[in-house]
Amino acid sequence: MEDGVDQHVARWATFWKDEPKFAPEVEGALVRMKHILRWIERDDAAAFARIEEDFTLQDFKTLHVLMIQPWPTEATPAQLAEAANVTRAAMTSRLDRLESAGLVTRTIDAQDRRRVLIRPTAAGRDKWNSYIFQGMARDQAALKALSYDEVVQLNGLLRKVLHSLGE
Amino acid sequence: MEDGVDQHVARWATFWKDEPKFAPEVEGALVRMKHILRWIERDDAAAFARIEEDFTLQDFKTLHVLMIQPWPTEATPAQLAEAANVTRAAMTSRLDRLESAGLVTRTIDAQDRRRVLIRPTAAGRDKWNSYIFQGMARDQAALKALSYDEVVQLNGLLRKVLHSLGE
DNA sequence: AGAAAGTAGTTCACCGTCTAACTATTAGGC
DNA sequence: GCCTAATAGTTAGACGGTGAACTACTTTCT
Repeated sequence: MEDGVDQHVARWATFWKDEPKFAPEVEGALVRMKHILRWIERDDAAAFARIEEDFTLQDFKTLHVLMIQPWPTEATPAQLAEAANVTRAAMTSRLDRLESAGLVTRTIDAQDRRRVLIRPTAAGRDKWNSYIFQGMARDQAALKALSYDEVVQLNGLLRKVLHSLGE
Repeated sequence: MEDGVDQHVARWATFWKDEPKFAPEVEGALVRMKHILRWIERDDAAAFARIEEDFTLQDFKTLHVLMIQPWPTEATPAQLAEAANVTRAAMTSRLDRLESAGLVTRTIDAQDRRRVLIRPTAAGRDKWNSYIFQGMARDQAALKALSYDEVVQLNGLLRKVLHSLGE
């Protein structure tokens, strides 16, 4: 079974047949990961585009990184920014949106009055619950080509990689 | 070997122990792919941040999607936009930059005068060549935890997934 | 205890991307 | 052969993100 990635990697291979710095399998794996995640991202975007409400995919992602925090479900803007891979400045405006929509609260930490603790409201939890399973269904659809054992195997390899990167 | 992803997935698992829609291994695999690609992205950004010249990571990526086109190395803005995962509008301004830097040329297609063909100049090819191997070295560093056989195995699984998504 | 350095969050100006027109060209239907 | 519909690229205005100040608070050093 060959795909478009194999084809362009094969082109490079003929071009650099004597180049030791070129590792076709590595390039292939990374390009494929990008394509898979892009596919899911587009699927998610399309799903949210169909929603009438004033609740965007970005809002969901912001809420999501909060909801996956360890119990008790709370976090500082800086932690959420790191988890969502945006700057703290960007997180400030994202949280403004969620707070004014009544989905999260901002509370000054009594122990350290510089810090702000973000917590989901009941409405925020409900909102997240009403979308999370759709998202998981899309994720599973993306990997439907693999058997359970294969997904476990894939996870084993990825875990190894991530571990070496120091998380 | 366990990582942070395992931990948050384990939290969910206790929360949804009776929820058939929740597939921990699928979530884990996708989250790990995101983390790996994010790590590389940051590494790349850090490498380009050290460069004095007026040549950005974004410029390199744009040039890259052109250079990996099949021979003859040429493409329309729309094809490049798709490959770079941005809109055609964004590609227009990216190409403006590259064109005025003398790295690519714009030529109207004689067969279909609506189309514009983008081609790298000699300077563009050189520029790409002077960065591509550094990028490949970073890619290999990212997967250094895996043996060659393991990377091949990883590729096999990803290829299967991508194939089912219809590329 | 007081000064200096460090940290958390926010604000601001700039830049890149997006959506939605708009222009130019080509393809299709009668 | 026209007139409509479709397509390629660009342009214009709005939006979200970034990096760099800035404010408030805390820790460290002497």
